Amino acid sequence: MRQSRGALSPDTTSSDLMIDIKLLRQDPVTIAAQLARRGFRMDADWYAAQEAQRKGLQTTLEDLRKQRNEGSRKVGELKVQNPESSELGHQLETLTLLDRKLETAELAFRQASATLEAFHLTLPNLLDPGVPDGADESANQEVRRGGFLPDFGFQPRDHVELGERIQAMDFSAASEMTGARFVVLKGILARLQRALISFMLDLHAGEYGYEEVYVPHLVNRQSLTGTGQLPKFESDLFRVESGADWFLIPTAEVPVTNLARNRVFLKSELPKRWVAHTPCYRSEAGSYGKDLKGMIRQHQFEKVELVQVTVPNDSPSAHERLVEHAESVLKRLELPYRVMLLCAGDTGFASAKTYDLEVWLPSQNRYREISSCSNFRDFQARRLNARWREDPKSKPDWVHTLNGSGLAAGRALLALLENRQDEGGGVSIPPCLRPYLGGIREIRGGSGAGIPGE
RNA sequence: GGAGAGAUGGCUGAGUGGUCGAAAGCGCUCCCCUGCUAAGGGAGUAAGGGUGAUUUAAGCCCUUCGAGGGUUCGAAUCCCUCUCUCUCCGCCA
Repeated sequence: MRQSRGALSPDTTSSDLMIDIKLLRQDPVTIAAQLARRGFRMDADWYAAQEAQRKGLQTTLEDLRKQRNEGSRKVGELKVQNPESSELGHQLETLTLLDRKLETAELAFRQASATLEAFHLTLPNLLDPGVPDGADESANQEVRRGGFLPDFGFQPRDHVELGERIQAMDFSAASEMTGARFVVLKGILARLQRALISFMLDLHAGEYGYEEVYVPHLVNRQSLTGTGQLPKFESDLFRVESGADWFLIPTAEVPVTNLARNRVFLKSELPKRWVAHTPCYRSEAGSYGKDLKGMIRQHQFEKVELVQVTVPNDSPSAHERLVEHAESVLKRLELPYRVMLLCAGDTGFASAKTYDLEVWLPSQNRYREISSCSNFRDFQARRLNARWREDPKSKPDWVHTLNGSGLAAGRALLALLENRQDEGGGVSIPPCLRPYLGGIREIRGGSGAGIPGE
């Protein structure tokens, strides 16, 4: 059995939840144990009691409604037979009384349902069995590495210094016109970022079969609830004051995955693969003091995002391939990186399993996240009411959704600068980007522009 | 921003207070006939939830006609609010 969607009916408590409601009702203890792996504490006893109460109220309510329906039908019949009969009068009195009871029952049921529904929305996804235990990022597992760490014969500069030396990266201008955590890129770096974006889009669309999509950068509450950013993480988002209840997207995942909302895909249409470039806006609330310097953590950054919709059986392999697609960008950019399997405690709210791609940053002497590739299984699909069916006759079931950055352009830019710099502050351009930059092979240090390739 | 029209099942489209979960057509499924890439006849065909049954039953019940609220014993049908779509005007990259 499937849940009804969204706010369609107040009589189902299953709307917008993430994990399988049947499973949860049937065996809250097991679910609680599973969620405990990611540090989420769920009171199974409390839940069972709430659910039992809700169910009782539902039964009562439905019974009263049945009585009401039958009574009303009888009124209709009596009216046709004899509008003056005393039986009709009695019947109406009885029903008025019944209506009062119904009102009470309805209220009680609604409250019980609302409590549970609000609770459901805060439950994170169940983890894939392959996700290792662990409380935080220190327990993440390295899967593999790629590329070679740069071996500088000099003291490498960080991207801020590199960018400012060539007058192509201006943080103070940005902070004056807006505030902290913004940047102005100029000249060759503005163009380099655009080149990165174009390269990534062309790669994914051209070689890996993704359909490029252009999507709204403002989305409504429902969309964000569908992908899991709401209701729990509203403080991470920018909400606009005017117009409807809109938010700036924190990632293209939101609008792109919502392409599947309320849809029933035929099996033959799947998998869906979409790629989109959008700016991303994040309030970064709670990150005060972290990564203050430079382009690592900004309120606005550019990202190319990959999204897939698959039939359930295909999602694990699709996930592996998705990681490879994102990874291939790093390979072609000739950047050193590693692939990490996130542990239970570090895996995101909506995800069942996540691989992070981390790029080497010489200025920090460590790897930093540049892509996060997740399999959400049916978690988002439930919230989005996104389904598929074998053929037009068969019963629809939830799709699986996946996404991953492919890649974050801002971080790719700074990784290029830092890893490919020379002693004079110049930066070599990897071959894959040269066609997008008029063929230049390097950015010359200390000047404002790149030099033509020889 | 102003004016108007609309939102019903997979689609088209009826339906202005009770027997409407909803006519009809299309599509689809099954069967029959025919017998050849045609036509005809019949039946079935919304979704979700609950209950039920000793393995996924039938039956029964509840809910759903854009969303939310109201009137009523009873609402697809009346009233209010909102959202969206379409047309016209204005403005605009």
